[in-house]
Amino acid sequence: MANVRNREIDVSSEVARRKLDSLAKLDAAASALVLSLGDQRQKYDAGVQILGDRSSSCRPQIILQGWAVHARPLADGRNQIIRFLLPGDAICLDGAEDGRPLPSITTLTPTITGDARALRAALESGDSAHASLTAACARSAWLDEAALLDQIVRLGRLTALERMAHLLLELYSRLNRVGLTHGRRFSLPITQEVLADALGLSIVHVNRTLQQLRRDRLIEMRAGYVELLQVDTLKLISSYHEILPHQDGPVEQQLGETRWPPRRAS
Amino acid sequence: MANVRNREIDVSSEVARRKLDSLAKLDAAASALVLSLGDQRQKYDAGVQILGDRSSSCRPQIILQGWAVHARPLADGRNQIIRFLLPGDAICLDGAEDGRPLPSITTLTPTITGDARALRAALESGDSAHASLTAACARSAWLDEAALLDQIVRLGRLTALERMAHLLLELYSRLNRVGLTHGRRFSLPITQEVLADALGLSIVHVNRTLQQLRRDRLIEMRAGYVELLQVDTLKLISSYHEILPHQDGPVEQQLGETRWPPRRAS
DNA sequence: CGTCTCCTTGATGATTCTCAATGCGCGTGG
DNA sequence: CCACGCGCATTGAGAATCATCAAGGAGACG
Repeated sequence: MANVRNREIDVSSEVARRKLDSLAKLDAAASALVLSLGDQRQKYDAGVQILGDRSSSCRPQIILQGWAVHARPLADGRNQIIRFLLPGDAICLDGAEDGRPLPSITTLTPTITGDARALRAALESGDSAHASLTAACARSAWLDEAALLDQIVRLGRLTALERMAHLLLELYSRLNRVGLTHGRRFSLPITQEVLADALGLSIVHVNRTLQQLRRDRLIEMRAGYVELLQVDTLKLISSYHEILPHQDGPVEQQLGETRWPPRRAS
Repeated sequence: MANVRNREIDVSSEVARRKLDSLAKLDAAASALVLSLGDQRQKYDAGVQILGDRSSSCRPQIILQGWAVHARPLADGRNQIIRFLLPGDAICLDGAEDGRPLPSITTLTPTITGDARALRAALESGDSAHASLTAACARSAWLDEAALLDQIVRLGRLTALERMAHLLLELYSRLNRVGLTHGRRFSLPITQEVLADALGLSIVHVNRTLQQLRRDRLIEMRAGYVELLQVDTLKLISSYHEILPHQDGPVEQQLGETRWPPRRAS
């Protein structure tokens, strides 16, 4: 763990490389390009809107550290989280020409992003030298879209308990792909209000739903961490199934983790 | 109306041309290419699964006539409709290589599709001669994605009444873009069960929600047709707003309509 | 130590679901 | 032509899920 902090710069962009490499084996040039994402970083505080509204800059970025959300607020205060943006996820990777409405993206934790203009240029060049990169990014886009479809099913046809289990499994799967899990444990640096906005539930009901999952010994949750105690049961009750398998089996070696906010020990 | 039947072949692919032309002015070559979609047609009965499961053929198609849905069935019989596929909408326009899971697409009415392989080839060629076509299809893809996001907000944060109003407005907008509306009226060739699966509600509650909209004189519904009596009020109560405007204002000239199934007069 | 945010709990009510039954229109076969 | 079945819309009653309101507690932080 000690040396992780020393090599933090490498580790951060390594997240993006892991994700893409798990989707399509990257060649050396592609790996180098992806790792260079960390060269030009941007830091954001927690709770900051980094895209949408007035800020028109749609520079492509990759999240290297921290959590963010794409959300849609309603006029009367209701808020729906469309999807979570985790380390390795892209923002505006496909260009936003003309009058395309920009998504409203807000950080949930302090966040670091890498500049993905070089990556976008490589993808748009159509150069066959970037074949592996193109394939990986195409698959990454599939994953993003499939997650949207999962979100629709979750909100439309699952009960509160099922929704929660389903979302936790999705987050686990996505974090596992970028090496941010420890066994069945992962950092969940979000409040119950955020979970409520993602799942279309009230805060109170999220609280009670989590209690039920803990009471049934399906998960354990404390200090901003979750552990999935019975993955199979969780998958069963939530009709969850993996979108795309890893190329080389589950990633287990851990990287640095998003540690925020400070949470009391239950 | 009489001459519409005579020119039905033209009228059908005209739907696709209208949609794309409303998104980006098509040049003559692009128009011709889009209109040629009607040259090779495929007919499907109502209630037929035309993609997903065993049928692996992912030939790109454009719906020329009829309604279909992209749905996700759960093991216990629950079913969530991801999105409606209306005339002018594309199926599998972006290729499905490798292990990408195919969407499960089922017709709701007798449906006619046109072969879009030539269209796909033109898009993938990257030839700048197809610039207007590429732009229009890109915008069409935005619309599709934006509709998914709208569906998420609908299911996550809107009440039953709001969901119904919101969906009717979306359908109106999409049908209007392809010229399949008559003033504020349009054909709604689907059962209340389909509406329920799209809105994440029970059939019974869909029925009562529609009754309330009718009682409040917001809509009129009979014989498979809807009329939106107060569009502004509907937009207000459902937080609806148009995704992308038409280039040349609302399309009013009508084309042929999907007329199915036979419905009793209230 | 006071305040703030977040989690937790109880009580109550609204929304929505489920179950069950009825009716209506339409096609089908006698 | 009519009886029947079938799919779909409708209605009522009761129950489950989930939301809302209100209050309290437990850290974190200045």
